[in-house]
Amino acid sequence: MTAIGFEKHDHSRCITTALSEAETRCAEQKLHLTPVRRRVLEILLQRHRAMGAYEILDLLAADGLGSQPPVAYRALDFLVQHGFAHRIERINAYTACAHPAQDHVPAFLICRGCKAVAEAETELEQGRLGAAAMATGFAIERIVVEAEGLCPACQENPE
Amino acid sequence: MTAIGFEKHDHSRCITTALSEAETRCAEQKLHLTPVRRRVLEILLQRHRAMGAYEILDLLAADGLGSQPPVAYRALDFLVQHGFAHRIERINAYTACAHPAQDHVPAFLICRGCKAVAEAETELEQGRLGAAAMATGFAIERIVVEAEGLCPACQENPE
DNA sequence: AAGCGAGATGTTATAACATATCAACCCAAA
DNA sequence: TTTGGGTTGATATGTTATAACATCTCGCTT
Repeated sequence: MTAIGFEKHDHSRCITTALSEAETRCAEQKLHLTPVRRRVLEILLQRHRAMGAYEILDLLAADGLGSQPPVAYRALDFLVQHGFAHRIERINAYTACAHPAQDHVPAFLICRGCKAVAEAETELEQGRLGAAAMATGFAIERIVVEAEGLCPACQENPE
Repeated sequence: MTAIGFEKHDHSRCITTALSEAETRCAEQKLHLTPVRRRVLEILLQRHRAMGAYEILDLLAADGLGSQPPVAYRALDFLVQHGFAHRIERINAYTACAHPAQDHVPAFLICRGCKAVAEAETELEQGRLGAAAMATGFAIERIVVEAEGLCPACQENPE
């Protein structure tokens, strides 16, 4: 089970690029990409799928970078807060952002087999949801769009 | 904090109606709307907001209808499975379905203040999410659309 | 009527996910 | 050099969810 956004690509390069872009952006915005935070982002980029906080924590611990839940959650909060990662509500997991830099409402395709995640973007806010919000005076602050199903690999190869 | 889908209505009547419709449908489809399941649905209809499983469990226990987590979770699973209720992923909670009967992809407006929930429907599946799924061969099984924010009442009246 | 099986529930234990709290540390600005 | 914000370390606890197994109920069959 590999599925990387469901397609092949030069992954080690994409990790390096993403990491150095993150560093650049943190420098610009005076954010601290500390060792723990950097390592968590690297882990997410390497695996390139949704990972639970405790799964990440185990890997951190193996590196001697903290072994208690708050360490992982704080790093994840930072990454999510600043758009380097997203939280996948449906499965209580986290994944690296595929389009950092620009502000967006992400939409996910989540494979329930291998936890691979593809990130699209939505034009939402129009549509009935936005209309319903308008009509009732509801102030939308955040939108979650997540589709769960099976990626091509897992359709062929159910475990 | 009352906000019932954010608007006023004759609530005791809407509970009765929804319950008897559920009974009718269960009879038709040979589903067992047992005391626990019926009571959970009634609780969700009464409160008319998203409720956690343990909150529901407390009310069940007060009625002598079971006091351990699986009792609540099983009843909720039944209700969700058969379209009488929805799970709100964003806040790990459950709410009665506002449009039972018809099959639909629900979209929610969730007030982070009072947990009131309004249910709209989406035309989704088209849009970029469906397109992305198509393009990659991903088979969508379920879609979650949830907007979090503040309802009109909580905007005026932040606690 | 006795026995069987399916579905529902009861019960215990534990897994999995998340946060509160406070102390220690680092480093840069006053 | 003191002060204060931000980060990390550490302990404890809170919250949500499920595994596993026992029991009950009721309709069906023999």
